[in-house]
Amino acid sequence: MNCTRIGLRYYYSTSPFNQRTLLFKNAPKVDDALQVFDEMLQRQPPPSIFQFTQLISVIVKMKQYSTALKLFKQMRLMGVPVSIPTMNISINCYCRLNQVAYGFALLATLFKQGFSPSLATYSTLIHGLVLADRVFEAVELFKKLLRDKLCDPDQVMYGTVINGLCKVGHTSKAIELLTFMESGSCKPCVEQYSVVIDSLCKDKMVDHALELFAKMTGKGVLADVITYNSLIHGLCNFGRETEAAKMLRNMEEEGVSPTVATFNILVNSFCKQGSVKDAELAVQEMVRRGLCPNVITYSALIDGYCLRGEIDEAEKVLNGMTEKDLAPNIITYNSLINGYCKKKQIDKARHLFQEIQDKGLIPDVITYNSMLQGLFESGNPAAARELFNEMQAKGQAPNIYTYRILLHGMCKNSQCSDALALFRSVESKELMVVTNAGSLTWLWICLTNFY
DNA sequence: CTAGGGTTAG
Repeated sequence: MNCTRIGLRYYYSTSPFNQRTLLFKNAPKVDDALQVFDEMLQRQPPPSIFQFTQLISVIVKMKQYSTALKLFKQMRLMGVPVSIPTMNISINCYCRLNQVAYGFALLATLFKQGFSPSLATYSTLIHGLVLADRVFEAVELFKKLLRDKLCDPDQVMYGTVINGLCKVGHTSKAIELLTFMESGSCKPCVEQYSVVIDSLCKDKMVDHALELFAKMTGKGVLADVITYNSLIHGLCNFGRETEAAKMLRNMEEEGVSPTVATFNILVNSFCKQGSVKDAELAVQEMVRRGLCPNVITYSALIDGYCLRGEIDEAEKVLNGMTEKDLAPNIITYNSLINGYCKKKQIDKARHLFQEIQDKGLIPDVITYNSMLQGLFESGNPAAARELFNEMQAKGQAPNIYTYRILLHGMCKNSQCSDALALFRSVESKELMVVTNAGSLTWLWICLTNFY
């Protein structure tokens, strides 16, 4: 696919230009959409704001939020008028870029220009606060909107708040809000139920999730693939594979087809059980059904092989995905790096660690944790401590596992006084506030065992 | 199918 073809399709197609043209038909790249944008800017008379918005929403769906914002800026400079939808998309972009403050700044601009925010504007901002882990403020904003009667919340807005509550572990509060919806005129639909069902599964309350699922379907709300995915995931996670299989059959009987995500849940579950062969069969089945394995599929397989110590097989999968033009990401590589470290192949781990950075990937705290453990276990505490400094210099905050690895490594290498000093510094950083009592106890046990 | 919400990997 090249840009010209999209451009031509845009100019000469008799059917109206739409998202699917750009998004799905020819799987074009962002550059193609940008080319269309440039052509649109040069057209006389200029296309409507509607058409610009359509195109930019394609770019947003490709998760190119900064690009989308740049295009809006360019449009403004070219004198294309703004509208509530364009403002909403911009606010959403800022929120996705973790800059919810800019989102609120845009809300102020919007008021100044005499626009009235829509429900979508407010829902986007509430979601932005949730994305920024500011759920308390999200709930406060929602309450303020209700209190001041600034809007009449719809299912999406309720759902956004319910999701926020679930995200911070307040599933029971989320259930209260869901029940409130049931009692009112804005009845919950499958999205709101699914959020809570998923949260219950993650809270290890799979039976409660199943009960809510039964209640939902009892009210005539049909489960969709995401509802089923959450339940299958929950059942698999707690060793209830037979029920998961039953759920899978049930969903197909209901006419809901499994997606890549559904199969990925199965692939991952097989891998965690150590039966990568079954995982491979699941991948074959998804391909047979015309579904295309994605980065998550291959990463799960790689991790599965690494867990079994079959690094060669993991490397084969990595090569296979690269051949299919799928770019491995940091999660993919973390499995391999961890696999090398666990097999005491620290040189291979270090090499890969360097290689991915040369490719422009940013190691995260999990990468560093694997490397640190590998370095200690290969008898190189000095390199480990150097890497610990490096990770902080590069802005990767150590977590409780990092400290656990360091304390353990130092103690084992007769550096107990250093370990104690490190522990004191952890204490002074008040890391315990963000950890839990269990981890803190572990630190003490680790120290007292070796001191 | 011009704007906002829910599922999958380390």
